[in-house]
Amino acid sequence: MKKYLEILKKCPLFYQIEDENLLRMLGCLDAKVETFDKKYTIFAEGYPAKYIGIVLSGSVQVVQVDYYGNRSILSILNASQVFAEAFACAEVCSLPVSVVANDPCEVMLIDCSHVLHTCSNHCDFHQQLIFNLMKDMASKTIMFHQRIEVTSKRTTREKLMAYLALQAKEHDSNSFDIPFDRQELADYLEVDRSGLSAEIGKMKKEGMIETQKNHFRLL
Amino acid sequence: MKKYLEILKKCPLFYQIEDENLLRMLGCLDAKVETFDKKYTIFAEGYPAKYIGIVLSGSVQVVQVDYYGNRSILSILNASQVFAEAFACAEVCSLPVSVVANDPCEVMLIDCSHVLHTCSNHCDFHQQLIFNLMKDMASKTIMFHQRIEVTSKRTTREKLMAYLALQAKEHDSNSFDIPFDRQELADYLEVDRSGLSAEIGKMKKEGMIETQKNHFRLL
DNA sequence: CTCCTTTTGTTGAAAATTCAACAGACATTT
DNA sequence: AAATGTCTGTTGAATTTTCAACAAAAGGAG
Repeated sequence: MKKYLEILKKCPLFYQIEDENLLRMLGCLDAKVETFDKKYTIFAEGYPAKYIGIVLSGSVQVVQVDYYGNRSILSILNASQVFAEAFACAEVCSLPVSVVANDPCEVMLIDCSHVLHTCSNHCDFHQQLIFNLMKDMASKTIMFHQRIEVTSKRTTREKLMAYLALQAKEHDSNSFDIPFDRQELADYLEVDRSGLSAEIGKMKKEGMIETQKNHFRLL
Repeated sequence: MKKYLEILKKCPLFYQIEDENLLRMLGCLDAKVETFDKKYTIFAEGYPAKYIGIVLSGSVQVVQVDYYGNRSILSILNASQVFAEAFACAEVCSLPVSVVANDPCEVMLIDCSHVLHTCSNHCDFHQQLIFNLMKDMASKTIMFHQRIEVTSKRTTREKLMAYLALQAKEHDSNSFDIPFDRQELADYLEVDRSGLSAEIGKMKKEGMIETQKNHFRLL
């Protein structure tokens, strides 16, 4: 586990837990590391949620696919970020989302029953872990609200602008890469891909933005 | 506080906390009770999040209003349910939502700094509170996913059907009341009100549903 | 009961999205 | 270098939503 220490130290779950305690805790939690190819489904919709995931390298997508096959992308998570924590903590018997490898990636899996049910009174680190989990879910909720702010707009152009404005704010720059190709961006914004392409074209002509591939610049 | 005990015992924040401990804790947390008229804005978008709210009587709406005045309703919360917990816990300096009284209502407000920063190592109930807060946020995240499942549909009819199907499941019956009038339902589903009315009319004619005011029946 | 306000249903026209199909650009593999 | 597959932009037609305006219905206050 030592090779992942630098990544794990940045993980919000382990905030304010010392290195040696962190390593001991991982043993106590029976943490496992697994490797996945790009596009591999790490957790599948409909299955029970048992594990909390932590991205160690690469990135993952959290997606919802409905009855007709329409995909919604809910989030992209990079190294040291956590996924499926809410479902694991709520102990749901059917995941409402899938988690898919966005690149070849390594993931740490922690059986959530160890987090919720074991030794919760004995171990000090454990209390800190619960606290960190709560903080993490709070910030995830805020991420959700940002996404809703974007997707609640009624037109493709408004959604795109809301998204780009948010990205610009996060990158603290008018020039940035987005983590999506066109189809993925459409599935994040919940619009039609071809309509999105057309809209991007129009906005370029109107001098609102410049793009090349994943790179966007607001003007 | 005693008069609210029965409501508070059902509140997920106080799960597995004994009555006398609960009352003592409320003192320790400096909990206050306030009363609001219908439509009063309890928390306003843009202000710092300081308090966790608990509905004691009546109900509240959590809403997002964008630059152009378009309203999105995110959730309706009834007695013993919690609101603004995620923003309080994340200590955001600008609330991304407003909370509005849906009826005349009583609300308990708890300064979240008391929850997060004080006596977290001394008091046993406090550890339970943090744990409950984590559980509560996990279940809120699941509610969010349900809403996304509804609003990610592309047509008014699909959104409405997805919503009604979910309600039927929750009520365990094909016949139920919804907590919205038509405008509010439109703002929850993120569609146009007049289009929604028209769609409901069509679905009645096609024999898919029956309605009278807030009451719906799936056929 | 009557007046007044709010809510709901209806309509038609304008605007936007979706859908399917295709062609060019690009990257990768053989 | 050729072949293959994926991604992107473009188009036009069909569908759907939005918008504004109005009328009918329901509810509340006096």
